[in-house]
Amino acid sequence: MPELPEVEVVRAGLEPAVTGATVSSVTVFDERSLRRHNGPSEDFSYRLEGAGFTGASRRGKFLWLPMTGGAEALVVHLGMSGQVLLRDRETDDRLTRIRLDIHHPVHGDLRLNFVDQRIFGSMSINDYVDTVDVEGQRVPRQVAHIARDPLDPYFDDARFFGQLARRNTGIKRALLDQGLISGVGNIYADEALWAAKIHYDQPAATLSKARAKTLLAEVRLVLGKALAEGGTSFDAQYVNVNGASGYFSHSLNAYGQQGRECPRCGRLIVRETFMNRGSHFCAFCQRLRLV
DNA sequence: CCCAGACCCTGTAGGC
DNA sequence: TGCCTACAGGGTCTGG
Repeated sequence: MPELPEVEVVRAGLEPAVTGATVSSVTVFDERSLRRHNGPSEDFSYRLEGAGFTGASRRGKFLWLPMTGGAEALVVHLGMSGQVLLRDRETDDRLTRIRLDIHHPVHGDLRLNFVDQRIFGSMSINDYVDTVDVEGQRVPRQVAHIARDPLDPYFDDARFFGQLARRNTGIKRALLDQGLISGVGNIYADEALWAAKIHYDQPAATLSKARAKTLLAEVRLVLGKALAEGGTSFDAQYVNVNGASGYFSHSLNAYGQQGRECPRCGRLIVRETFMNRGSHFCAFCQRLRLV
């Protein structure tokens, strides 16, 4: 998916519609979208129907709607192709895997369609655990192993640098490790590495503290900028809750730009396969540095 | 523990 | 037109 900016756009779009709303009915069209729910689909529906939502929260690429009573939340992960579309009660969407009809005291009858082509995403009902680093803060159990994202005020920069210094793996692999830093995916990893002039396979531990700081700053910059532009969409697959696309694809410097000129030096951006994905970079600006 | 790779899925685009 | 391949923004599990 959807990386941090796109998930945040969805969260922000859902918040006013779900806060204070109650669930009228649940329809599960494809049980595979409940892979991460601990129990059968009947259990999922039973827990939701009649329950209310009290808000919309996020950590990294995980999204959840806290439920009334405070003991459970509806956890949503969009995977590679998931969407949550906010509709009226008459609207259906192709590839809807789960449908939630809800009622909001102000906005009336609404429908949430969880659409997911590849079914890497999921919905589930989850209980909470305390966070290990901030007293009084809880997250759904399923999210507990996910690190804070770099826009989270409690993100610990020093701890992140310390962990990088102990990793021998390539820096991009580390950036994509959601247990280290969350919310960064393939697009924004490539963009931040391009901006910081770092090769994707540079061993994390060989980065100087200064370059690591630059990289984290660029990660924050690119995530923030994408968020301001409503996220990145190349097609109708990545949209906000109203089905509209973001504009950040116009601002990409490296991702998907193979064969085009590097905006900094004019040489061609190349694409290499890495981790079953593409890595896009400028081989001149972003060179492996031997230590 | 760390690390690399395989795997989970479907739909679409492009080459032949 | 149809067939085939490559490709897609993620997470998790396993074996070394």
